[in-house]
Amino acid sequence: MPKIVDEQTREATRQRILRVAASEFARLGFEQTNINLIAEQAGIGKGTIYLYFENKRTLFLEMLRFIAQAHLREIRAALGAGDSLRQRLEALFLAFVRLAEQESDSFHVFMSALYGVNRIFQQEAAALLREYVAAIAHLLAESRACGAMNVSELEASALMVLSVTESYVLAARVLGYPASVLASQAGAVADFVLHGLGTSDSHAGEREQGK
Amino acid sequence: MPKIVDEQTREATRQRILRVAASEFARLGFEQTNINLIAEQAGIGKGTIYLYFENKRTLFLEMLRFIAQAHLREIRAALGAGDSLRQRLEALFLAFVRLAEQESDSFHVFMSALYGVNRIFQQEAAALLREYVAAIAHLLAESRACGAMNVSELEASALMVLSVTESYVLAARVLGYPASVLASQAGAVADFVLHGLGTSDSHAGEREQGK
Amino acid sequence: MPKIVDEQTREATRQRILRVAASEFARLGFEQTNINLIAEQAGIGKGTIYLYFENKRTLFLEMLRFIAQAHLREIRAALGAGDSLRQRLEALFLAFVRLAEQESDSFHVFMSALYGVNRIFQQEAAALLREYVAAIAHLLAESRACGAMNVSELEASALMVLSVTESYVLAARVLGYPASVLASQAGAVADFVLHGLGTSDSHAGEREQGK
Amino acid sequence: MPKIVDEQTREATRQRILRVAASEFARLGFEQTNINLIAEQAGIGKGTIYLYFENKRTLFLEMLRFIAQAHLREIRAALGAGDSLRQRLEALFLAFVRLAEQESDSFHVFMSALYGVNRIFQQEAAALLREYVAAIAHLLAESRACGAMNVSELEASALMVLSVTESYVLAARVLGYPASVLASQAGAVADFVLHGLGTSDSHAGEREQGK
DNA sequence: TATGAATGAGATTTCATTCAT
DNA sequence: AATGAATGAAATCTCATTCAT
Repeated sequence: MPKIVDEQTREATRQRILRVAASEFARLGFEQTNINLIAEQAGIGKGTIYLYFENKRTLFLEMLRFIAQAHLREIRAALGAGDSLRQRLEALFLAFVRLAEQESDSFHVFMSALYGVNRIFQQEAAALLREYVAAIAHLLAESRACGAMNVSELEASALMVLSVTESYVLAARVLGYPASVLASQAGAVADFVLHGLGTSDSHAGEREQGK
Repeated sequence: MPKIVDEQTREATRQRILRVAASEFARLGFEQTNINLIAEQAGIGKGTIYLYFENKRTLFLEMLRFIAQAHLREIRAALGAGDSLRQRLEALFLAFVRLAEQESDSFHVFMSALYGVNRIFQQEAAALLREYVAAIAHLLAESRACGAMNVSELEASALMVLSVTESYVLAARVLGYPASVLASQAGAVADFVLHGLGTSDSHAGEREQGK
Repeated sequence: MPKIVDEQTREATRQRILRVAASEFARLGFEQTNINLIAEQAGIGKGTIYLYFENKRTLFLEMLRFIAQAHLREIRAALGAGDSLRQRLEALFLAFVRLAEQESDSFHVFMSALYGVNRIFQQEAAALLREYVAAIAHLLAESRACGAMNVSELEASALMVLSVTESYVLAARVLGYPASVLASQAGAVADFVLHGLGTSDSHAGEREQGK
Repeated sequence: MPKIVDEQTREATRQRILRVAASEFARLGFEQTNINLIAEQAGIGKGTIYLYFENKRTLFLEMLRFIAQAHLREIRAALGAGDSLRQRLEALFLAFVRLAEQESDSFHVFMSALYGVNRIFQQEAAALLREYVAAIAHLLAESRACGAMNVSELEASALMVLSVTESYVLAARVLGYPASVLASQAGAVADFVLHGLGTSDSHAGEREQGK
């Protein structure tokens, strides 16, 4: 079936474009990024890119979704990793540290979209943020300590957790903290969150660390 | 005899340009913002803007400092406002809510600079961030509960506090939380922080609120 | 399949741009010449010109080389034309008269580059001047009368010959001499040079003219 | 009489502007020269320059006349210096060498005007050229050897002399000849001219040099 | 007379997008 | 489907000149 081969080639080209685009958009920002250069680096013709993406804006948007899916996969893996809430919070924090370190391009793009000026981009980024929050809220809901919360309290708590993990990591990096130092703070951040949430689990967590 | 130009007139023009620039840069981003339009809206000629600012980049940078000073003043006022640590944390949170609501332009510009791609802008924004952190660290240091912390623990704690206040507010706004809802969460956030920091002050704080 | 563009079409466009550029640069000088107008007159889009030439400066430089080659071809043809030294000097002079008359654009451009302020242009023009001098020096060296000269004397002589031909023609034209009058002076100039060089050929030359 | 003092001050300012202008126009060309910078260097206000010269073009023109007068004074002095025709031709050549060396700014400006694209400037420069030619023609007419020439022959001869002196010097300098080498060629050039003109004076000239 | 702040026309160059092949 | 030559809109910044003081 030649159709499938073609389809595979097509998808491979699409992914190649998206990966190059992510790197370029992260490096230069939306405006300064040159579509023609993306085509060149992806090994295709200038015009070909328009057979895959309607225009520059659409390319950016789809690239945003592309990296968002990858991030979300990591976050979910981290949240499902350990046994205790504390372990999962640590894993979440460390996932952000790793992403900020190794996928800083993607992070740049994401933050630029989230707090940048283009409303379309912002909405897309906000959708991803919502999924983050939902995943964390789900985690908290499972934990017996938060059982009494109503939905909006739960969401607010999840957002606080996200702030003290993701935003903390990003801000720390902008301020020049090396990844190694950040990684060593995972326990402290987890404790901060657990105490902040007022869960009994927190003390167990501290005991686990031998404090 | 040279034309004696009022120093006040000059400063007034400068401020007018900065204010228009802040609004335009926030609305359109650095690249899309048109210098000519800024001049027009400021009621001056196209070339006149270059008598006040060397070029577009410099204008952006000075505008960034301009709004940074204004923000910092508010933050410092909030941090010096109440009696207890809890009151001050609430005031800090509410200050961010107010800024995000009423000066959302400035916030946009600041976040774009902080997480955008222009290193010069990023450094400038990071410098402001550092001042935020320093101000909060100073507050924590004053509080007896944190007396035992060393400097780097203090800074990390301050950064956590900033994350759960500023970033929380920004993320919440992107997710569509109205300012009124945010404002009502001031107490909860303050508690989260106090518990997280593990201060005895926290219980006093809760009592003050009659819980 | 890529668009197969005729190499001939490309070269034709290139030449069309160069010809229009020569005329415009000659008419208005480097600074006052408008790239947009060149594109328009060449029947292409504004941006297209940059597919052929990197920038305005490069266009000027290549245009300079373009006309330089054409001039040099004519000069060499003139110097290889007649039998006697005298005939060749006359042919040289007449070639300059013709060039100054029919290709005054090119001459303007060349002189502006030679005595203008742009060092890059000056160097390029000087390189052409050097080729002129070399061609004349070669002619003199072949003539038995100059056999005794050393290299630097030969070059100095060649430069004198060039001065009394090219510069004479240019100065005369600036002073308003019509081409016809100039043409009638070819013999006198040739004699001036021959006598000046002190060649025995000179008298033969005069005899040929029946003096 | 305060009027005279004012008049002197005014003239001094005028000359200062002209001198600065000559240097700037020579260095940068007409278009690239910045009037405001000239004012600054002349120690006056931007607007003041317009009290002395109508506009940039007029300033250039008057500057051209200013340096032309200076050159012409030197040329005339050279032509009236020695006893024999040969000595005067040598003096003329050496005057050009000195001017090209020490007043290369002025020469640049003059040549740019003469062969540049601005007709107004060209006419002014041509007028000076005409005065050069007239001065040389006068010299030749005085010499008994040229007594038989008619006016147009005389002018053509003068133009040839000018070409082999002035243009020779300029071309030589563009080609990189140092002034010292040029100066040493004065005798050879004078001989070239004398032989070229076919004057009996030439042999006397050579004898004078002890050849 | 002298000043210099203010003005705005003007031109090069970039790059997303089109479309003939 | 793929290509890349061609297009032209758009924007920063300079600087000659004006004019209020």
